[in-house]
Amino acid sequence: MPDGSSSTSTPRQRYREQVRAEIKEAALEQIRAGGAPALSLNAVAKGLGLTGPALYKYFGKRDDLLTELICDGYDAAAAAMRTAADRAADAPPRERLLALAVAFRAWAVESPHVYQLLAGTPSPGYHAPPETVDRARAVLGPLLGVLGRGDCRGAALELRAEMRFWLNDSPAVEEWVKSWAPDADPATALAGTVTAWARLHGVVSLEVQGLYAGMGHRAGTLLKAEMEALADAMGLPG
Amino acid sequence: MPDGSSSTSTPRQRYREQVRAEIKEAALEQIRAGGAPALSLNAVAKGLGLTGPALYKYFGKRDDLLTELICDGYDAAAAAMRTAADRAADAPPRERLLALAVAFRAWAVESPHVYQLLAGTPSPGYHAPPETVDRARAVLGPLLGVLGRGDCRGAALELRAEMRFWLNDSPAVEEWVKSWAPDADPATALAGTVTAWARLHGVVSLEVQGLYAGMGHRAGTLLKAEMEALADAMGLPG
DNA sequence: CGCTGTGGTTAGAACCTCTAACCCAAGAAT
DNA sequence: ATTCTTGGGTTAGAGGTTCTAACCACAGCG
Repeated sequence: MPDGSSSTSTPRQRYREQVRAEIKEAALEQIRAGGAPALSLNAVAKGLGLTGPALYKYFGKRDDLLTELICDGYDAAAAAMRTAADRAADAPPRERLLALAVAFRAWAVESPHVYQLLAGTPSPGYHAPPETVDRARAVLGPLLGVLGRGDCRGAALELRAEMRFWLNDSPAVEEWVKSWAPDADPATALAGTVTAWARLHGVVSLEVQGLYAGMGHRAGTLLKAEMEALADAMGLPG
Repeated sequence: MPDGSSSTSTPRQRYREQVRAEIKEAALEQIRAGGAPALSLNAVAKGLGLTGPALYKYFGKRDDLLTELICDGYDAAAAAMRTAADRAADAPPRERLLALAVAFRAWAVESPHVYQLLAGTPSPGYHAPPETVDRARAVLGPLLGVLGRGDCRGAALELRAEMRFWLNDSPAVEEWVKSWAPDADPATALAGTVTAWARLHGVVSLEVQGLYAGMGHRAGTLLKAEMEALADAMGLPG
């Protein structure tokens, strides 16, 4: 009976993959405890029973390790959003939006430092590699399907107009929207999703930074109010 | 004719204050260039023509310097908000809200790294000293006066109810609200301000982190739409 | 069975923050 | 005016970081 690892690999490769996973696990633990700047390769190595420079056989630089953790984080967030969307697939759009927002926040507060790793201040000279944008889109994707059911009014019309320009300029974006909201106006879905994204990030990032300390933890209430207001403004049924 | 410095100080004190100001100026320059983690006391000292440990005669630790820069940043933001509020004092509330939002964003994008210093991921083991919360409140203060003119509906009612608890628990908060919105329902003003704060931070923090890259810089449009939506939801006249 | 390559080591360079000890001169006190 | 004190600035150094270079030893391959 072969184990979970890919069977068509040499023992060396399997060992390498396992050690890489252990390193990432230990690094995540450090980040969970003290945030991204507290991630020390030396300490990670020591925790695994080896010395500092050994890690450089597995990751080119410290930033490469961070990049992989960021990608994993995006994947985890996307998975959380996806399961929330599936679970509420039959609910009316308004409830689906709330379910997605709750899932987003739950994932973020579960490990705040990881959220800040993705959506917080970027590292010193760190430049997000291009593969992260696709993963970020996967996180927001489920929102497209929900908010495509609404429509824009008032000042949101101007936003929607700019979204049309963006859609025309970037085929990748258009395809992304189409794949998540096949039979909706892409610009409307996009305008609603960008708005929801900004609101989610606003509420959640303030929460994970502890800025709500002493207010009684009202983050859930604020988030709900924000999403209800968005649903109202876009006329989401439910 | 005496210079601008306080005349009742010894030459030593005046010199000390001047050097402290120069250090902070140079440190700000470094942060503007590379963000908070790029702030190196050694480099700052070298830039001023002295050696590293000399700075420890002026600031206890690196974090102390950061704290002072953060306080200065809050003061600058509060000043920007205040002048915007004064300039639009006679306009209807809706326009005042927009003016405040524009001022907030303008100050943030002017030096993004400073904004991230205040509202971004906190430093490694950095704990915000209590004096920063007062300064943060000064930034948001002008919003209270504007949003106190509205009222809450729908899901915002629940938020307002929690604000009442918070007001009852914390006299400092109540006094803060009263001082900026004397003849308004405090809970309403507070609920609106917290909502506006989260939306401002959501839009602006995504912008200063460069997450909007390639969308055509629509941050201004999104911000306007968010504030108009808030004004609509709270029934702000204008 | 031997060769190669990979994982691991130590050594070290170049940074960083921060402390300790010392020096010297400007200002204060007498 | 001279002495004393104090505070700015220095060098030295401890302990930390990332990351490179050189080397060793063994696992797994042909």
